[in-house]
Amino acid sequence: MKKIILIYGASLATLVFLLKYLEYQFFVRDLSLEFYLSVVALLFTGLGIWAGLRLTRNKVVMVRVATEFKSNETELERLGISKREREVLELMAKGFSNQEIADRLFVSLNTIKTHSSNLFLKLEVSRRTQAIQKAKELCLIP
Amino acid sequence: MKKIILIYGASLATLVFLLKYLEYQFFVRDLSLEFYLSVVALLFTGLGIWAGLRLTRNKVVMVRVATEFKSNETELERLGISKREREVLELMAKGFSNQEIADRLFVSLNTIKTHSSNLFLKLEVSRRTQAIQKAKELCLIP
DNA sequence: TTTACTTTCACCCAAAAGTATGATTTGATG
DNA sequence: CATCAAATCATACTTTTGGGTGAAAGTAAA
Repeated sequence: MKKIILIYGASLATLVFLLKYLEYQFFVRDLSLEFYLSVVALLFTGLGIWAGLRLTRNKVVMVRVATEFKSNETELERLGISKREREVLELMAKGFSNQEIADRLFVSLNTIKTHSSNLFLKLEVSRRTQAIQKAKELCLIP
Repeated sequence: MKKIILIYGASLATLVFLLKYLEYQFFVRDLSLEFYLSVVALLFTGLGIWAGLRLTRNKVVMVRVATEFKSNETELERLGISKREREVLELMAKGFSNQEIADRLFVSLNTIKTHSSNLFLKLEVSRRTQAIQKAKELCLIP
């Protein structure tokens, strides 16, 4: 920051000196005010852009990339997991109880139990926490 | 891009017009060349910075953050979660049952139940699946 | 020492989860 | 049409989990 300010000061000083020099040394009096202004405007626009980039160059923006989830169809098929079972799995992973899942899918609690039991068999696990883990590893769910 | 160029043109024209207007209307002839240049330099530096930022604003650099897990001590302390509770939480997240956790930590099943109950209270959840989720969100566990 | 916190454990009860088996319906496929 | 897989539900039973209460032992701080 200090460096940038110094550079700016130096630039301005040099420029003014240069113009004065030209003016007095070579009697270049026919250069209009507009010309001077244009030159200065251009130069300092360039400097401004440079400074702007300089100031923000190292700003690495931390973005939680949505990692646009690509469901692993292959694995789902290989394990023989049906659409409905996958739905149940997803709600399970969101922390819902079997009853809540049943309510959301408009089916009975027993149905969800059946689905989850089948899921555990196919995933070769015995608890829902393990099922969630394994499913995430295999990219079956986000 | 076109818009930016237009804005630049308009700015320069307006400025020149303004200066001319001042100069001729109020005979403010004692304003030095240096003053004009300074004003112009400042203005166009600002414009330059603005343009520079404008041009690079949407450039989001994609960085695969190594996510080398940094346990969130602050949050652990804020929630009042003890060392032992965190251990239980971690094993829970690995899919172990309370009994398995008890065996691993060489304590009784009841102890684990107490720990997990306290955990649920502190994490404001009611099921272990939710606890795992929340703990991962808060970076309490990997 | 008193206080507060952690860790440990017990008991009881209720709710949730998981297992096993069997049955019905439906849609797709050969 | 017969068959098969998927989806649904039930009943019964066991295990796991969660909630509430209480309490003992150890540690660290006030």
